[in-house]
Amino acid sequence: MNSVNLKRLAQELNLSIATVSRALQDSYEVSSQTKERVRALAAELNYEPNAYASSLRRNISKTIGVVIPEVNNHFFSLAINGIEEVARQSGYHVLIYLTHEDYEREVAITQYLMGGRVDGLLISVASGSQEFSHLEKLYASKPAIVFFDRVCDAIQTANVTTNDYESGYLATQHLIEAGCTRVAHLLVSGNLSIGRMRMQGYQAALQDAGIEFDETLVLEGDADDETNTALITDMLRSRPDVDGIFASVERLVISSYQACQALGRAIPQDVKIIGFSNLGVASLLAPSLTTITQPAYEIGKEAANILLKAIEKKKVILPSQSLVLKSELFQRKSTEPCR
Amino acid sequence: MNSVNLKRLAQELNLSIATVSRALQDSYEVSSQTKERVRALAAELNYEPNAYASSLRRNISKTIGVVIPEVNNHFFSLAINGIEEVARQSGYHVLIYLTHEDYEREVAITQYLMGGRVDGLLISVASGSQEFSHLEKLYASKPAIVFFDRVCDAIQTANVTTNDYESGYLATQHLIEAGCTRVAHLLVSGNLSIGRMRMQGYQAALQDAGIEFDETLVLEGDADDETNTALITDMLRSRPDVDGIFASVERLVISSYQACQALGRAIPQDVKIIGFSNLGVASLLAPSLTTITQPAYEIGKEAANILLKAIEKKKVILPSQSLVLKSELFQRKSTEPCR
DNA sequence: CTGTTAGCGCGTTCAG
DNA sequence: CTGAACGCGCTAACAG
Repeated sequence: MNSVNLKRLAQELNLSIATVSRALQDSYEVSSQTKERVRALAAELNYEPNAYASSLRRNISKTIGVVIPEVNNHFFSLAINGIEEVARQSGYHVLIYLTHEDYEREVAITQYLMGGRVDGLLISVASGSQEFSHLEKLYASKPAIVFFDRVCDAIQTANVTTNDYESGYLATQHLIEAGCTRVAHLLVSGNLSIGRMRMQGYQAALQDAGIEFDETLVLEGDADDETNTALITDMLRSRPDVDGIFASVERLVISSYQACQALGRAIPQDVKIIGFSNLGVASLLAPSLTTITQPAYEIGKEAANILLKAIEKKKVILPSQSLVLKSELFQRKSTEPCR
Repeated sequence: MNSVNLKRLAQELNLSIATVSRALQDSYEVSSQTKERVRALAAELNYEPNAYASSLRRNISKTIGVVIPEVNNHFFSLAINGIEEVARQSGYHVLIYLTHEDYEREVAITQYLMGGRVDGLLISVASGSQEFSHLEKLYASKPAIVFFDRVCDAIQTANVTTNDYESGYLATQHLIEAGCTRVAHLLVSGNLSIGRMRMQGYQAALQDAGIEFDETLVLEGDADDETNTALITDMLRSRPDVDGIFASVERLVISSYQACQALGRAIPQDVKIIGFSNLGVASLLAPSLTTITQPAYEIGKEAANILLKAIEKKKVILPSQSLVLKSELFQRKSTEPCR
């Protein structure tokens, strides 16, 4: 352990521990002269307060936790970027936990988190979670919580989301306007808030265009990439009339591409694809792809802002503080557009 | 704060705090009967030990820190994935810090970290860091440190890297064999270990092929994407003879694509591109791109393994524990290959 | 097998 | 303005 602590400083300066502590906190009841002496020695010895002792005493950890399904996904990594930025500016530390879309892991993680390790939490729930008692228990244990992207309606707190219904509608409409009449929809999980909203947008757009909703064109791709690709391939094979695909997440966009290529269906001539993707890259390299891009970085920032404000002011977070940001259709300009 | 602590449990059970503590740690010197009583109540009241009190007392935080330039990059996000996996299995928590390639931030972060907040650190140094006294100071303050990918030779510890020299050689050779005679090289930063190694591989391959090294074909792209793209565009414009590009990082691959497109140079007919990329996606969507893929997930796992082993055994990490993993050339099979 | 005691390092009384 | 004393919640040494 780093043996340079308040005691050590106090001894070397012939001061009491209390005075040194106060001096370092710039308390008004310490002479500026001793403050200077203390600071000088602290800097010289590279004193850094023991975070755990401080946390224990003040019952504040200056730490927030981020619970997300995965980090290897541009949406979440951009969000983390925003979160870390805000946290750093306010002197907060960021603990990260990955659920891998697994309910069991989410439960285990929330259990840890009840030990007062964090002052607040930013959560995007796993697709495998259909039951939320673990989150309710966690919430009862007191930390401030803000959900982002994938929310949990069962808990009364703020959510930061995007206009998923609208995006689903626009994406589908985009394909229909491009001439598609048989549009498949690939979603991660039907029990995810975002999945339901996007799906509803999809259905509404079909209805408004006078196209009948066909349940067999909806696929849940919550497995690994290979399995998903196989599922999509099967579907495309049995339904040669499919001429458009609306993929709800980035991974399913890729799988769709692979499935089409495996079957020799040209993109975008035979099948047009549109999908959620925060991967500027994919859209740049794939001229035939139109993407819906979420403001992931901003989502992270806003969610962290709400959380930290509440923590600092010791206020309860209200559902009314929720925010809905806007996603954008992004289409590469330079070469052959999708439609 | 969560008021269910050992004291509370002890009171309700008419036991001493120490006994309760021991029971929960499954100490052999507690009757299985009382263990059961304790566990039952703990479960009922949802007791979770206060992590900070425990850390303070035992001087062990069960927390590691990860210091990386950015997370919005498939290499680092995959690495985090591996790190989190290993950490979770061993009951460790993961704090994350982003330097954004900025020296000042790296210094500030290392300063925090001296407060005993973490038992160990995994670091990939920022490209802006040319001076390492902050890391040396940190190292002196005691936590176990393992560097990965971007190492700091000034510190005697284990590094987990990939065969960068060889990769640089192979990548360059790949372009030469495909008929390129004027191969440009784009690197992030000359003061980064990986940058130097890859560059050396590049130079060796040129030499072995009897091609003279041309300094003006080497570009440092350590700025933002727009600036980098502009730099590359300028270079390509002034050097119309360039027929191959070896990009040292993913972002520079994208910038190269954009630069070529802006100038109307066909890929791969006019210019062939090869680059480091851990973005399965890009390679899948861009048939004309060959990538060098690093085993990012494994790097994260291995680095975390070395670190946690050392922490658990309270052993010093030796440079001899360093690991060099292998990157792979990845080329899309289905359609027109690069060469 | 269980209880008593003594700190970990820090921040906050309460005295002077 | 400064010091002495206490306790955050937990673990560990020492008794019994």
